[in-house]
Amino acid sequence: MKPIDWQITAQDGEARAGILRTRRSVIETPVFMPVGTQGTVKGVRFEWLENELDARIILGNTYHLFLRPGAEIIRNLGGLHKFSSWNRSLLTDSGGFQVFSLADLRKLTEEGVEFRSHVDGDKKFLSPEISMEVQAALGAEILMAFDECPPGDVDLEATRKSLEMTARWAKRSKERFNELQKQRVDTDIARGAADLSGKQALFGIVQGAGHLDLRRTSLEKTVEIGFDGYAIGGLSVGEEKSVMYDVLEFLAPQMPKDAPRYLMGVGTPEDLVEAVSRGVDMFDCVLPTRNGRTGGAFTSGGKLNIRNAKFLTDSEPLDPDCPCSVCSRYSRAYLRHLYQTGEMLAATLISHHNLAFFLDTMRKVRDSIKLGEFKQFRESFIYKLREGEKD
RNA sequence: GCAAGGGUGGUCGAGUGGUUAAUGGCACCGGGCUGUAAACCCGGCGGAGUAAUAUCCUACGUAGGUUCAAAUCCUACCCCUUGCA
Repeated sequence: MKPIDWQITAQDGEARAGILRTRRSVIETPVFMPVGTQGTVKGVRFEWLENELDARIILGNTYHLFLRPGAEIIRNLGGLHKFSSWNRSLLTDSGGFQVFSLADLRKLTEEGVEFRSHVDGDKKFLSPEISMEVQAALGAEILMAFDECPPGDVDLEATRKSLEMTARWAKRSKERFNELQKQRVDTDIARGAADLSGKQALFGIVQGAGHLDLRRTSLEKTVEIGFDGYAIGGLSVGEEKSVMYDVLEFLAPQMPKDAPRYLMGVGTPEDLVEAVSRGVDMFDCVLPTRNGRTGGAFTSGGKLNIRNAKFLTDSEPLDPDCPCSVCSRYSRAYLRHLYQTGEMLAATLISHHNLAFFLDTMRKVRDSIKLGEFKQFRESFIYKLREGEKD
């Protein structure tokens, strides 16, 4: 029995539409996965994600859950699904990105990474093996290999070294993962737990920053190990925007056709559409919820900042073209008022709308691919974003 | 009426002779946020002027005064707070 199943159902240019099945949900791709770092999509209740937004898969994070409340606690409470009550699919990030973003608190060796916990300064250690163990305990449907993600502007030699380490870590991730899957199935059968009876899937991560030849090398090494899906890491980490598009254009067509391609940590609505057009199937990004919390709304007419004084008397919804429950009920003036007065509902409502907009955009992307009209969709979508931001 | 304390920029509040258009907080205005150390961070915030400087104007209750120089010292007046009558 395969851990996940993914089939292409339609293709339009490089853009693919497909169906990803895990034992917990059916996920149409291209898909945007809301980020739920600490077992929660910040500010948004699962009820909304399930019912109105219809998110089929969200993320969790190894590093954060490892620190608090700890893998053992979650394992003993029945895994992250049961602990959090999220019964649809989960993808857990390996903690690799934190290795990069918490750079000043870490010590990197071949064996793994020694961190100072950002929570209490305590010394912690994370390695490919530990990441796999934590992710197995969390119980997501899709796990990520433990990688190292260098900043976008490092030189060729440093990038090569980093990618080689990522490849060695990927191999170790896979080996430990395989052992854990064997144990997992054994204990699950012994427990008679039908809902936990499936194996997990593991995705490998391609690094190499903006260097195309290094990207190719990294891809080859990753494919050689063999994974259930392939992720592109290390983009949108400070490099020029065009670098990302160039890497995708170069890399995606060389990636295995029959496995999902996941662009990690991206992006803006425009990025999503552009990446789909280059052959990417899966995305995650903190932007809708992070910006939502800080007053930034994404709309079909571009970005807007609800703090701006011009919205004081604006009775329009955030996005007049958006069917979400926030836009059908609340005005910009009211949302601005909530934000200015420090009401937590502002963060919740704008995050909700942003996710609705992202997920709705992906729905339209999929539909247009199925209809063979993706090119037209992309053009008019980008045009509307730009037009809206002119004033 | 007497006594004491006090009146500073949108607001609260520092500052007691020059380096003060005046610390800081808040409010306000704007920008940023891409595998979440983020309900956060950065910048602006008297007026005019400049691409930015320069420069000019107005300002620490009001009116005078002392001084090369005053939010800061002196005088008078107005107002506020507290206490005593």
